Amino acid sequence: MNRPGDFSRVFRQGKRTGGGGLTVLTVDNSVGHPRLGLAIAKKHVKLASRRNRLKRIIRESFRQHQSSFSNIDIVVLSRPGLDQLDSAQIWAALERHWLTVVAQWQNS
RNA sequence: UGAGACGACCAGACAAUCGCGCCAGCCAAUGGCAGGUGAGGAAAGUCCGGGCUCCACAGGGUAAGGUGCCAGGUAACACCUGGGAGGCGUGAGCCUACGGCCAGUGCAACAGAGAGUAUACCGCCGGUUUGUUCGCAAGCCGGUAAGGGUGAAAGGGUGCGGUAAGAGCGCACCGCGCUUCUGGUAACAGAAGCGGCAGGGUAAACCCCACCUGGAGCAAGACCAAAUAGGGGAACAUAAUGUGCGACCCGCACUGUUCCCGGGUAGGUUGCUUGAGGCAGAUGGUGACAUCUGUCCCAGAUGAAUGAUUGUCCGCGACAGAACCCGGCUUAUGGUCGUCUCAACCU
Repeated sequence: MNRPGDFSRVFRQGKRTGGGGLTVLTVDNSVGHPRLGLAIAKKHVKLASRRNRLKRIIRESFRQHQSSFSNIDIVVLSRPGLDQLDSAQIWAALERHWLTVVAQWQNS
């Protein structure tokens, strides 16, 4: 996603799941495929290189799972304490979030 | 071997698979295939300097800010190079905001007798009076800046002469100041002569002197342009309706339709990477650097591209992510190599 309007729609209407230093918001969309948005706050991850790496990991993880999602917009938010986690922990946290998200949108 | 000084360089390597940004190519028609390329030495802090863009601009002055030994380099600099002076270090080397308190103003707690026209507390010395155990003691009048003491700092230092005791009072050397000469582009250095010891410190205190500087920044600026108030112009209709000016007509303004112009929000395009460019060689220069020749094209995103998985190896990988572009400075940080210094030991 690259429009401010898309983001504010997700923030207003999204379903929320949290944990592992991340919060994931989801809402259905009309573009015909899942979309990803990232909001990694400088306040939570101070170094620019670490923020970039974090975003790459989230994108890669999303790429590997995108076939299992229905047509939804996903926004991944950073939470305080994210800076202390290593990449393996972040991978694991993302796996858990994706499972939750897939389950939510299958039920509805 | 240990402890240092200086300079240069590197920033895990190779391979496979799946992905991402940009560039162009082929098949061919919105898909597929193959290829090239893709973060740093600090990309960081945003502290200086310049390019570029827009705005302003006759010239001069003032204000404000900056720079501050000399010469050179450079597009420019607060940077770099070479040199001078001062300081630190045994040394290799390193550091320096290194113009002017005889233009003016200000500042300095406490201590101390006295702190800027120096000063007499204890001392030292002379004279005199009194006392006297005849050694001297006390009082008074003077001389003195050697010694003590206070202080961050006491108005040149050392030695000799001199004297009642002393004193640049005199002399020698050192320091300081002035003049001349010599060397050097210069900063400055050296020598000779003269003066006769003063005008204490502080200018990243105000200030003075010399020199430099217009302002804002790529969210600069340029172009395209939905939507929406509203603006300007032209044509048509005044056959008909309404409002205002007016007693009424003409007329004018509003109103109606069409077209054009301008404006510019959301959004998009551009600026955007060929450049004070890299590499190699030659020449000039102590050097910073410059010139010439050859050769190469090396990120350009815009919610922002470099990741994941696996294998092999090693010393098991620090600090850290471009956002208009360059030159510096500063800070963070893992390692490798070379030259040099000092100490101890061995030959």
